[in-house]
Amino acid sequence: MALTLYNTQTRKKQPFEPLDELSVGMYVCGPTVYDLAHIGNARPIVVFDVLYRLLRSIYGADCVKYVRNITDVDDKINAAAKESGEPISAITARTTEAFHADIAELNALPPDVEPRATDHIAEMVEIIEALIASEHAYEKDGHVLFHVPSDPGYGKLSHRDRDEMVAGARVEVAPYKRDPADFVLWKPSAEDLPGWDSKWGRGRPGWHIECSAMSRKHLGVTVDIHGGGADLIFPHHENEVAQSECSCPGHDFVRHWVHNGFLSVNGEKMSKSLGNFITIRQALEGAPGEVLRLMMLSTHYRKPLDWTDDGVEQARTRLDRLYRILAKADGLSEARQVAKSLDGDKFSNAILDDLNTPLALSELERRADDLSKMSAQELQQSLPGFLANADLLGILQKEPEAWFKGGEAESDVGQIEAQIALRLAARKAKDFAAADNIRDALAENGIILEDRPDGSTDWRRAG
RNA sequence: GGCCGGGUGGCAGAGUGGCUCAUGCGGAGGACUGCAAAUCCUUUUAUGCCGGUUCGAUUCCGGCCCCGGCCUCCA
Repeated sequence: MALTLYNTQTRKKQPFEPLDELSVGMYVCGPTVYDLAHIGNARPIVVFDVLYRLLRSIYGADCVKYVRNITDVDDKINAAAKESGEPISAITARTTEAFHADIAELNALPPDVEPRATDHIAEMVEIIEALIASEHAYEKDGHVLFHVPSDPGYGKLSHRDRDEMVAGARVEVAPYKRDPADFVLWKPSAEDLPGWDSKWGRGRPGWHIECSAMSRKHLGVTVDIHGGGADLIFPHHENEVAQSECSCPGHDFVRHWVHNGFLSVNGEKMSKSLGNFITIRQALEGAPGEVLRLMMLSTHYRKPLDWTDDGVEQARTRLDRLYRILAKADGLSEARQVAKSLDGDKFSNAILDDLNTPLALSELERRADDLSKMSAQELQQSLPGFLANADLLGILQKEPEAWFKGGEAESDVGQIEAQIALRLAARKAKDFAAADNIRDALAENGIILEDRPDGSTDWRRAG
């Protein structure tokens, strides 16, 4: 079975066929680094990480190039700097670092290239100049604008026509626009704001041009996959298409548009004003990154995902169960070394069918049941494939021991074991009240005891 | 208003023109345990509404209702 992906532009599931199987390109819109990333930002990170892992599995790790940008010039960054007084460079550096740390916890592989907008001003200017030369763009009052009516294909991604957009526009039309739908490629910058000298005066890029420039620079004029959140379809991606294709006629900008659905929190849109804004960092305080990741993957990527505490707890319980089964398996680390490719099983078919991670996950869980009933020999056979599938989803990446006991300091472990020994002695003496006291005290500190049939006692951290 | 997505059991969430409609979480009962925890066994419940097509629709078509998103801040 071959990979099929839903293409936003055609509104259909389509076989994914890269232009060149030896060089598969994927561009995903990365964060604007003005504040900590939130769990809504985390969804595309996780979704496209799965797609990246899948593409690497199909075409080979060396034949896939994943580019995810960092937007480090933006009005929101300027506003944040003005408000806090912190220099822009400090904000972007600090936020970028935090972003990397946060998504690493989600088991997201780093992209092959992570370009920064400010390193690509020359490439942006080049595209803008080409657009002016071909009369798709014009300069007015220090602004350079893309003239939407000059692009007959405009709207083909988001399936809107210009008149509808203009009619629905909530924003006052700026006087320098020839057409209400025109959008900014370059705008003047005051002395106290980031700016670059250009033939149109000192200025900075508009919102959309960076992705056109960085995509072309690192992946060529046509990219196989361009992804991001569904809210980016319009205007961001529509405008990218216009800029890119009008500045390089005869070439499609993107072969396959992939967009993930929106994330809500307790049924409501996440927003600062509603007070339900959850950063990845906050979410990580309540649950390991792998739990958050599983939560993300337990709903199909194109569907809305509602973030709830209950959902997080369910994801945790599911993961606990899988790790428990792994904990009982011998030869885990050896099995992890065995390379496995997609082999036409139910799991592979599910993930190849437009990234049906919920279905793939259910198959993984069903097979985990099988594993728990296998002989050592059968396990040796089946474990590598199971783990390879888990790798594709980016889960079960820890050792079971670390999963259940990680995060405890050495001295605490000694303490716990001492308490367990005391309790064992009490139980032997049939002093169950004392034994239960010890267990309760540990439980209050988040340590759960499990008595084994052989008389020993194991422990784990509670969620 | 325009465009897009969604409405499945107590919850999360897939698939499917008909066979007992996955998987997980939870609930119930049982086994195990001093009691728990974990595990194992058993078990409970669903396709928003109204029509149409069909021998038969949750699945296809039409209409309606409801929810969410986008319409140049937004993953």
